[in-house]
Amino acid sequence: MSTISDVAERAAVSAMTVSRVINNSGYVSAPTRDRVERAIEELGYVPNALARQLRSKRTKILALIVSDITNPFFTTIARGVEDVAARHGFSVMFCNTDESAAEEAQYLQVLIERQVDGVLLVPTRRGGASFRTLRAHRVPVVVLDRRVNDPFVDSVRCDSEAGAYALTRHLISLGHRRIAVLTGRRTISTSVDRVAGCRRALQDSGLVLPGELVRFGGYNFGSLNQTDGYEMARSVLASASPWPTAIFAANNFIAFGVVRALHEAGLAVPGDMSVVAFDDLPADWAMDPFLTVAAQPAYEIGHRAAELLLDRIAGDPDAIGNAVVFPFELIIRNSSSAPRVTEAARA
Amino acid sequence: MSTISDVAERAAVSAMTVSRVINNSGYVSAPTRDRVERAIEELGYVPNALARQLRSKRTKILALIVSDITNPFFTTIARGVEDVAARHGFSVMFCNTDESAAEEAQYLQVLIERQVDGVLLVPTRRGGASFRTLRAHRVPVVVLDRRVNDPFVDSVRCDSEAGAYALTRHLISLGHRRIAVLTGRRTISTSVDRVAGCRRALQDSGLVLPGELVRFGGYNFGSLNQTDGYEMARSVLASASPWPTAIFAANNFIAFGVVRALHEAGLAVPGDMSVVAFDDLPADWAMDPFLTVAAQPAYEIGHRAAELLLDRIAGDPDAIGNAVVFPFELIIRNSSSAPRVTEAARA
DNA sequence: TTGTATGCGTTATCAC
DNA sequence: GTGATAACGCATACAA
Repeated sequence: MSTISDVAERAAVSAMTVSRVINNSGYVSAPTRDRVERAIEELGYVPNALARQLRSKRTKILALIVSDITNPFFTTIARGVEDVAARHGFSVMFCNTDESAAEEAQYLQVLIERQVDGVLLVPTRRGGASFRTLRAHRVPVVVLDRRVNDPFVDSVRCDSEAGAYALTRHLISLGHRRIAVLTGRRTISTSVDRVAGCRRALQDSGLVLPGELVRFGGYNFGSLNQTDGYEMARSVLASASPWPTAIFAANNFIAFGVVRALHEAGLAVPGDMSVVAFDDLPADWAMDPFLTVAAQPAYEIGHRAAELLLDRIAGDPDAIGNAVVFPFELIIRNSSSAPRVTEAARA
Repeated sequence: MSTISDVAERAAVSAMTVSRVINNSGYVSAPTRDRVERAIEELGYVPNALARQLRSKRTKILALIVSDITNPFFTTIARGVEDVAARHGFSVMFCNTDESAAEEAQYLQVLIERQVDGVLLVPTRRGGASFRTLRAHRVPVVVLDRRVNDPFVDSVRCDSEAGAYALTRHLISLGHRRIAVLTGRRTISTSVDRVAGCRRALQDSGLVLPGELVRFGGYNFGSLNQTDGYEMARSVLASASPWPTAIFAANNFIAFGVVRALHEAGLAVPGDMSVVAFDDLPADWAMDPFLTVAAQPAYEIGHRAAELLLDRIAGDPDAIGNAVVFPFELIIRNSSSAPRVTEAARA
């Protein structure tokens, strides 16, 4: 309501001096500073960030664009981002695309208009328009969670392929030979990489991943309608012959659905069917049995990505991209065990 | 990068005319409009929202402040808010307090500096400082999820007391007489109201809620460390005598912990112990057994609150507060059944 | 140590 | 229909 001029008038100084007090910049004598601070207090003056931003050409706003704001994986990332941002005086705008490229483009447009200083993006596409747009407007970007084609873009993610490989090795070491793999959309690198990891692990043991045991989720991977895992598991039970002895779920939501479908079918986990999954999040801990997982350091991913973005904002906009790949953590719990020896397996 | 003047120059018109084209305000001849649009296209011009906001004194930004951004209840609310906001050209800043009044105050300060047009708040306190601050700066606010003392504040929430009452009635009708109630912090209205609802239901049936069967969660209700439900359930099993035959969990996270603690203790749900809970969210659906709940319309709460806030922004800032109380939905599933008749119960 | 002039990019107002 | 001017609130550059 009151402006810097009001404060200046009341303290009998110039607006510039008030600005110096507020920003702790330049020299201000102690008595003057006192008078100004008193005036600020009395008027309840709050600086107008808009004017400041217009002048300084920096908004101290970061945007975080994810594909599903209701997924704890992404909100945990958000916490990591938030903590780093706050420490540097930045605010975060949190946006949700639902895996829609149109939504993503729409958000970018708004964010560029709003002059955000940088963008953290879980991209719906592997390359192209979004990055061109951002570069055209000189908005630094860090890609989260997924691989992209652009070598100039910074990125922070977890090693999906290696995580899937390790989980699958674990199953194989327990004696599993037929493993179903339920994953997300084909357009998303994590979906594809996790299948690739499973396949490589099987091949390294002289096994194969037959097409009938692989399912790519539909549009709803990571979206509100989290029934894909359930549907895919039912689909496998309905059509695969013989049944697999274990199921690999490519993320937490899929795992939820799988466990639910197995319960419904009267199959015990891990007695009748082992289950392993990516992600390890609070909600998972309510599951019975407690899942064997490849855990991703979500908080750290957000944390590191925000640091990278702030560095980029402060530093060279044209430097080569920095690709950070975090290790997963293999956590073996109660959802995986040796397969029951069936007629089919003996054959 | 390029400004309205650049566009004006290229189109050989004044900046004002460009402004008219952008905003569809005032009269512009078709040929002029064409030239301007071409220039905009050629330059890749994007209007600077900051300048616009400074001039118009409206940012078209809403803030949504919740106590735990990782809780799907709140992110589902966020979706409701987001959808309404986007439809009206507003952006949303999503903030997380972790139930800390200091964080809340800190955010409000920043948001006021950033001139947000309105605030949606899940308050950490029942009244006081936050509302005074917002009113002093004429920032409209709508309170979410919780009751507050201030009659001038708009609010949107679900009927916690009635929901708890209904769930407890359900348990009583099944034959339960001893019911443990595990809830959140005492300072939060939903925690208290849910206990009150349970107590009233018991009293209406001539029963009591003994102190030894009530647990108030610690600081971490709705925070990252979601072990409170687990700890509280273990505490009840360790000290209550005789055991309750049912447990009421005041939110989804508490329910997770309860089910886990019961599994660990080798107790079957609902065979040995019935469980009912507030909230019904995607992650819950992975639970076994599928929970009996009082479901809150989280999306609708966010949706309605955002509408209310936009109305308030457009309308009378001093009108009396509007308190919207949504009904819960009682969903009876598999986690509740008649209690096993024990020695204690027969006594 | 403090003040003045100027401009950030846009739009309201009034004039033509 | 279109344009000139001023102003939003602040900070940069320079002067005193």
